[in-house]
Amino acid sequence: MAEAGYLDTLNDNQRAAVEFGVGAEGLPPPLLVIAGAGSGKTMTLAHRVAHLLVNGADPQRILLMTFSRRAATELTRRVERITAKAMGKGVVAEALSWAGTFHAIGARILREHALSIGLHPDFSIHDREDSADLMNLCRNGLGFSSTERRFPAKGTCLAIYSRAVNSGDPLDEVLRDHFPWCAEWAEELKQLFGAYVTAKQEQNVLDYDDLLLAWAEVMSDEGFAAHIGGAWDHVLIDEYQDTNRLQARILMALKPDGRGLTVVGDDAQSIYAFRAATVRNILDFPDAFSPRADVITLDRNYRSTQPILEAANAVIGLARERYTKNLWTTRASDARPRIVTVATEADQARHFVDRILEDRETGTRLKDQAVLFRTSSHSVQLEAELTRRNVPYVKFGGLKFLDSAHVKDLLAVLRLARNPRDRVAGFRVLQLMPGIGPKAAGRILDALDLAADPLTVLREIPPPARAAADWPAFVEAMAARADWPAGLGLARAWYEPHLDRLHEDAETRHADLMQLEQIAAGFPSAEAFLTELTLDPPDATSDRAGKPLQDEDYLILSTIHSAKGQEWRSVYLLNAVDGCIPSDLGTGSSHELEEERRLLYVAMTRAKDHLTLGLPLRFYVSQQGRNGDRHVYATRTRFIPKAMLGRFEQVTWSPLPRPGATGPAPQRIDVSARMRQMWG
DNA sequence: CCCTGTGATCTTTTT
DNA sequence: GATCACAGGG
Repeated sequence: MAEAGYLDTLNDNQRAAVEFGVGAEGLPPPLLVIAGAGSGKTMTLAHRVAHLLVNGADPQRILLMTFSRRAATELTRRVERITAKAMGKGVVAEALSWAGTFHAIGARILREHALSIGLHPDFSIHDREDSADLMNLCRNGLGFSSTERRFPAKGTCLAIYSRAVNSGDPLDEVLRDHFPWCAEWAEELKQLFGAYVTAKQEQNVLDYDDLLLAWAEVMSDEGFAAHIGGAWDHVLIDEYQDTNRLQARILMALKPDGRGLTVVGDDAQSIYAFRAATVRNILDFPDAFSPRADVITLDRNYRSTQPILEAANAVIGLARERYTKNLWTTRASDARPRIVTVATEADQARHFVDRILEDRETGTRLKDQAVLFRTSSHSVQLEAELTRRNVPYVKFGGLKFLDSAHVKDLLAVLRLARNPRDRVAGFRVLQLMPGIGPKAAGRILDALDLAADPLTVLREIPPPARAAADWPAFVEAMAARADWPAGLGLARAWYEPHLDRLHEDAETRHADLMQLEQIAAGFPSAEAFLTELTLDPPDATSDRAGKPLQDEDYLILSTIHSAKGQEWRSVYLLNAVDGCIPSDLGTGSSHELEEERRLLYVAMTRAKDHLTLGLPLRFYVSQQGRNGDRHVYATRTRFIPKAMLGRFEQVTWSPLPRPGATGPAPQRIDVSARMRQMWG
């Protein structure tokens, strides 16, 4: 199809990646695309998919795996547009139905084949907190919560387990390399993990790791591998640098000869090693096949100006190992990225907000600006300043809607109704009722375990005397499981009195639950709702809960991790100091340190026109245990050494001195307006 | 057996 | 600042 005008906007390398092996006899050979930041990666991937479709590929036989639901949606949207342009009609977006994260696709496949692989098709999926709670039940059951020396906390146990599963490394190695302070507990941990796995199976529950692990296990059977892998002609993976060994194992089993396989990634942006992601996946990809897979590199950056790119290149240039070349651009500019030195975090917040509002006045919408940070909590001062000055914002990363206790409570009611063997949900729900503690809850759940008909058990079992009043409403809520979405309303009706009793700020929490019900209404079943919510949780929190934000202008706040794949005209980075980036928790090994460096690189390469790094000198630290809260003096991040400063414009900012004034400077006021109002 | 108060400990990033 | 283990009153 030489006349394919829809490919005209691509540069030579992009075009090569799009056309590679398409239209030739049989499926295309395996391809690795190394796509630097801002090199048009998504566009290239979308064009490749569209090109496949234009050349006759069946959209139902294409598997797209991306790092988030959002990325998948964006990709299919673009494919739709390109195919519409090329063929006069678009593929219907639903036709590209196999698009999502590894975990979501895994869940779908496991449910589909559940009966033939020894799973119950109704299995519930535990998120990280649920998994940690179950781990804790096992931990208590084995008596590890009252050991002489303190046993690792539930979250740590889960992290160790997860790491071992995802990396495929033996426990001893995982402990030695990543959790050396837990090494003394190797035997107990092995025992604990055994119990944890048994508990999950008894309770008909899968955790995140199981979605990959069970999938990989299924794929190790030749018959299933051929059957499942044969369902797709083309498999395309985005952000391949952030996949782990387990995911690579699945991929290789899906397409053993690599035909039809395309992976895209950038080792310089690998920032998920803590999730056992390994750059080895991307580096070893070509040699996994014979003949060797082809590699195409996209190194032209279309996003950032020359000075921003030069600074980012300088940062990544000091990395221990690198495989990709420097990016280049033709976007000239005089504006170097700025490093702003301020006295305190509060000054940093004030200065950033000043600048952001000034830019908005000159036409840069808030939505085109973003403030990034290493750790969710770094933004508290900024959020306070934004709220004080009435600037709307949406925050990505960190705590989520679903992590709040009241949302988890309500969802647990739903989960327990569907799966009475789910003890984590059970303990959570039952103990909401006054008069029911761990013992009574355990007794009730034991009875449910043995029962053929859980509802009869609930109706007939004598509840503890103090809980008798709440009991009938609870049974009704559990009985409504078949009604969807009305059952959720009943569950909420039962829960709300407890919410009022347990929480001071019940008002805002009620609003959250209403919002949850709204979201739920869009799903065909409770099962679909719960699965979707754990696998693709809404990832933003905003200062105005529940308001539709579509047409409003708002500022983006985001962790660097959640900013992956995004871009803004103007980017601000909070706390470019040692201890924040690199995080002082991430300086243990040189591996971790290198990952922190890449994080800074990712943050910097999000910026199109303007980049500002904040450098507060005086730092208020809480949480420092024995010394109490105190000020410490920070130094510039080690990733920007003195010799690199020439690439930045250095400024110092302090609030206007106000002789005699105490406290923060007053806000601007409009005297004329006030005078008019006197009469109006 | 349930609930509440107290002292000790740990604190990232996400599917 | 939150979570967890444990002690003691109801």
